[in-house]
Amino acid sequence: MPSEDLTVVAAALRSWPSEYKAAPTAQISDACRRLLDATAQLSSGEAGWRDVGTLLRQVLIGVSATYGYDAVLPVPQQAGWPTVEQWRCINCHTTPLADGSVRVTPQPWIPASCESDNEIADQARNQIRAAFEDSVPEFPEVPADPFWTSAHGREFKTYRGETQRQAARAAVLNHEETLVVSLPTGRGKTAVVWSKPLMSTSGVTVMVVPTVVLALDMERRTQELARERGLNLTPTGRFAYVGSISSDIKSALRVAVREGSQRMLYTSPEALVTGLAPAILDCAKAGRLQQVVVDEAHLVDQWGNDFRTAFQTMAGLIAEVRACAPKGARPSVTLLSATFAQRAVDLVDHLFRGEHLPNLVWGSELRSEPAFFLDSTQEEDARRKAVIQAIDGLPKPLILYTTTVKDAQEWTGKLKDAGYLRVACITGKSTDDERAAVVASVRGRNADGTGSDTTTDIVVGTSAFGLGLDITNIRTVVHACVPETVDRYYQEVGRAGRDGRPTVAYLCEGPGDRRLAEQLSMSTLIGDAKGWNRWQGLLHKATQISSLRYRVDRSLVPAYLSEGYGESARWNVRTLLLMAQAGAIKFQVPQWRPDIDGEDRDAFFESAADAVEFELANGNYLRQDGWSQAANRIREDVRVSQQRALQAMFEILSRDRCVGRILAGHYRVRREGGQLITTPTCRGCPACRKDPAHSPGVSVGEPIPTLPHAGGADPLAGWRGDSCWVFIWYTDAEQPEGILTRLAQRGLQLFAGLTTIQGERLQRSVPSMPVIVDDPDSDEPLMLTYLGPLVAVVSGGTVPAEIRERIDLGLVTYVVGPHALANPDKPGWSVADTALSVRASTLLTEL
DNA sequence: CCAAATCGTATCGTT
Repeated sequence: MPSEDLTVVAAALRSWPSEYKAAPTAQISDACRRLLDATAQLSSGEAGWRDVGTLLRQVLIGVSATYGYDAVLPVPQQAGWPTVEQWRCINCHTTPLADGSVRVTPQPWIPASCESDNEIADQARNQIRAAFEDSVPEFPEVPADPFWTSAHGREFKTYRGETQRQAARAAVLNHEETLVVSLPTGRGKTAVVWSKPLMSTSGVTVMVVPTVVLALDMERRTQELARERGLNLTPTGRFAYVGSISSDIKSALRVAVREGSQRMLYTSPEALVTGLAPAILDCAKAGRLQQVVVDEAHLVDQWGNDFRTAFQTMAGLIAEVRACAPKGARPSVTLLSATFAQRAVDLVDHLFRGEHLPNLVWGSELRSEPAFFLDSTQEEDARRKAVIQAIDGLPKPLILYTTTVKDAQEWTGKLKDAGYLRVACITGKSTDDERAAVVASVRGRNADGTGSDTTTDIVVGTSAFGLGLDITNIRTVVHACVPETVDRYYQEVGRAGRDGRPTVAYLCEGPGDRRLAEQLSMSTLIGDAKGWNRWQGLLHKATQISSLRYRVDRSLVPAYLSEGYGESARWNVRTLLLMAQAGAIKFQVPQWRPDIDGEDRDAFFESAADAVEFELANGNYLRQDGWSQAANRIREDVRVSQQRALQAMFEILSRDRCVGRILAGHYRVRREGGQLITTPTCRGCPACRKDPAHSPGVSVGEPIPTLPHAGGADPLAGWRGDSCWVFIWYTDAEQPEGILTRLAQRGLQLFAGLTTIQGERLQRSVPSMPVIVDDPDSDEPLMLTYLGPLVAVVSGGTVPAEIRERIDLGLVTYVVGPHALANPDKPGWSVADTALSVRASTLLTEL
C-alpha cells in the first residue's frame, strides 16, 4: 500500500492555519500523523518550529527511504514555521517559491565523528536512513503446538519464533520445579505463562511484577481476556493486588486466593511477602497453587541486593509454599527475563531452586534493530550542541536519557529553549498520573480511534522511564550520560524498536559522566567487622522460635551501632541477605504462634511488618572465621559482577570493539552443563563501520534454545522394565486414537508423527492436558533432542530412521503403529514379533 | 553527592 504522506501533508499545509483533518482511511505513516498533530498546535504555540521542522524532514526522508524517490514539499514562511536559517540548522535546504513559501529538501545527517572517512560516513548515512523507513518487518513464525491453539484460541496458529515455542513448551512441561526463561521482549512471554491456567479449570497462578503500573496493566489485559473468552477467572472482578487498592478488594482477593477461585493474580514482591503471604500459604497447603511466576527476574539481582530486598526475601516464601503443598500439587515456579547476565542466573538458580537445578530455556537473543553511535565531548556546552543536533537529525518518537533527575529537568528546559515544545519529562519523582499521561501523549490515538492526538515526540527521562513501557514505535534513544551498567544501557536502548523496525542508539559522553557512573556502580555492601557485629547483635536480640529458627525485628538497633533508625534497618536486612546468599540462612515467613507471640494477634501483626524470620542452615556461620569467609565470597561476587557491568559499558565507549560482541559477551552465561551463548548481532556500531569485515552482522534466523529435559510423566515406566522403548500396535480393524488419548490422559505430553489435524483432534480429546507435537521441519526436532518420554506415531511401512536413532540413544519412546509394521533390521519380520510389544486394546484395559 | 519502588493482619474448634 503506497503511502499518502505527501498528498496529505501538502493538503494540510495549503489549508494552514485553518484546521485540516486527514481522512480516517488515509494511509499515512506515524511521522505524518505526528506532523499533522504538531501543525495543528503551531498557531496556539503548543508546538515549536523545531517540532514541525524536524517532523516534516522525517516525513520527507521516510518517503524517500521507503519508496526510493526524493521527496520535497512547499512549506509556508509564516509565523511559527522555521525561517530559512532555521531550516538550514535542522539539515534542510530551501528554495524560495513564487507564492512566498519555500520548497524544503531534506539533507541526511550523521554525527560529526563519522564525517572524517567517506566509507564510514556512507555506512552511517545508510544505517540512520533505515530508521526512517516505513516498512513492516516480518517476524519469524513457526507452527503452534495443539495446546497453544487450544489454550489461547484459534488465531494462535503460530509461535512468534523458535524462542517462544521452546519457552511455551517448557512452561507446560514444568511440574513442581523451577524454570528459568530468557525470552526477548516482544515474544509474548505473557501468553507463555497463561497456558497453564487457560488449560485447566482450577488452580491459582500468582505473577510477581516489579511495579504497580505493570500489575494494573496485566489486570486490564486479563479482564479483556476473560471477557472475550467468556472465562470465569475470578469472583472479585480484579486481578491486581497492590497497595493502592481498597482494603475491601484486598480482603476479597485474599479470600479468593485461599479458596482457589482467583485463577490469576498480579502483585509486587513486597505485597507477596507481607499481606498476601498467609493466603498464598493456605492456598498452597490446599494444593490449589498452580504456578508462581516472577517477571523481570533480573531484578532479583539488580534491585534485590539493596534497593528492594523483597525480590530476594520472597525466595523464602516460595520455598515455604513448596514445602507445605501436598506432593503432586506443588506449584511450578517460572522466572522470566530478557536480560539475564551471569550473576542473575546464579542467584535465581540458588535462591529459587526446587528439588533440582532449575531447567533453563535460553532464548537469549540480541536486538537487531539498533545502530549504535558513540560520541564524546570535553565540555557541557559542546555536548548540548551535539545532542541537539542528534535530536534534530534522528527520527521521533525519541527518548533522551540522563542519569540524574536534575539533568533530566535541565534538558527539558534546553530543548524548549531550542524550539522543541512537544517534550515531556519523566523521573522517579513523577507521579503515576503524570507517567500515564506522558505515555498516552506519545502514543496518541489507538487503532480503534480512542484517545486523542499526539502531543509528545520527545521524552526526557531517568531510568524511571521505561520499565514495562508499552510504546512500540520509539525510533531513537539518545543518552546524554554514561549508564552505570551495560545492563541499564541495553535495557534503555531496547525501549526503541519494539515493532521490529530499525532504530538509532546515540550516546554522547560529557565531562564527569564516568566518575558518576563509577560512584553509582559501587553498591553499599556491608563491611567485614561491621557485618559480623551486626549479625551477632541480631542473633542476640532475636527470638528463638525453634532450634534453628529465629525471628528478628529488622529495625532493632544494637546499641553500639550508630546509624539512624531507617538506615539501620536496611543494614540489618543487607546483612541477612548476604548470609542468605552465602547459604548460611534461609528466609522464612513470620507466622503467628500463640505459644511464643501470646494470644494477642493484633500485637503480632503490628510487629510482623518489621519482622524477618530465618532458619540457620549452616552452623559454621555462627563462628566469625566461617562467617567472614562466606561473607567475603559473596561480597567479591557482587563486586565482580558490578565491575564487569561497568567495564563492559566503558568498553562500549572505547569504540574499539563491536557493541554487539561486547553485549553478547556480557549476556553469556556459564552454568552446570556448559556455556549458554548469546549470539552477537550488530546492525552498525563504530568498530564495525571502521572494519566491516569484523562485523558479526545481523544474524539470519534466530538462535535455537534447547528445551530442557523436564522429566515428564512416564506411566509405563514399570511396565517396560529395562527396555527404553515399547511398540504399541493395533490391527487393521482398529484405530490408534484411543490409545493416544489414554497415553495423553496418563500424562504423556510429547507426540511425534501427528499431522496438525491429528494433533488438534488429540488435544480436543484431552482438553486439560497440554499436547505438544513434534515439528519435523524444525532444526532441532524433539525426536532427537527431548530426553524425556515421547510417543512416536508411525502409520505404516517400516520404523523411520529418526525413531531408531532415538532408541539407539536410549531415550524413552512409545512407538504406536499398525501390527504389520516391518522391522528394518530383520527382513521379513515385523516389529511386533521382535520387540517388546503390546496390543493397544490390551494396554487400554491395563492403563 | 547520586537512580530505581513497594509495603497489614485477623474471627470459632470435635466425634
